[in-house]
Amino acid sequence: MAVSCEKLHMDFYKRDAVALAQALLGKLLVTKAGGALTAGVITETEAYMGVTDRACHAFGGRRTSRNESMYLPGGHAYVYLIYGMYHCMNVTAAEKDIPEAVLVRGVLPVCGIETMISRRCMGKASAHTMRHLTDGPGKLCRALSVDRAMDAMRLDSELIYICDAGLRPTGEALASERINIDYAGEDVHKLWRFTLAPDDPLRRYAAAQTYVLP
DNA sequence: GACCGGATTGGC
DNA sequence: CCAATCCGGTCC
Repeated sequence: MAVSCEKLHMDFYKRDAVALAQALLGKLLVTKAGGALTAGVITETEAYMGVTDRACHAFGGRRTSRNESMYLPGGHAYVYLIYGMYHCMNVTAAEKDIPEAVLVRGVLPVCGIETMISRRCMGKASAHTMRHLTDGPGKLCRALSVDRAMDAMRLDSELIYICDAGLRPTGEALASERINIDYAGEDVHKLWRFTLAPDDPLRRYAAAQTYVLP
């Protein structure tokens, strides 16, 4: 039985990043880079809460060529290069000029898995690589071919979009501290990292479906 | 113009 | 544990 999906409407993103980060769990992130369709169910996110959040690239109203897309209305991609070799993909939240965003930290691969393997590890697919194919922000961008070319794109575009597959987490999202933001002072302790519970039945179910994508 | 460091990853 | 690798941001 195939699951039919529809792109999230731009209104879906008109909420603060903490609320959006939780709402995105279980949604499908889809790209069609180079003609190859790849998709994953979002399982881990982090919220970055704009000008007052020391961990946020827009803290204090910083606005530069790199983070300009954070100021777009909710429902756009904010993609940046990190450590000179990886990309991180964010979903903008809230309204235009409110620079809040949600970092996608992990997805469960569900479509185009062979493509992801070839992009991630030159074709070699050990049990280890399968297990860690898309379980980090840099890894999932590599697997889905998300890079600066997709920065500022609407998330109902042809090349990149997020859709609702009717998958609903059974329990509440697990909340914890955000990772690798030691420079953020007190804000390190904000519980703005959200994870789909490891034992949530949604994981098994989602992996077993076939998806009809828009 | 120089210098610094990162919302990461994988290999040693 | 640490190197890779390269902009962008900051401060001369």
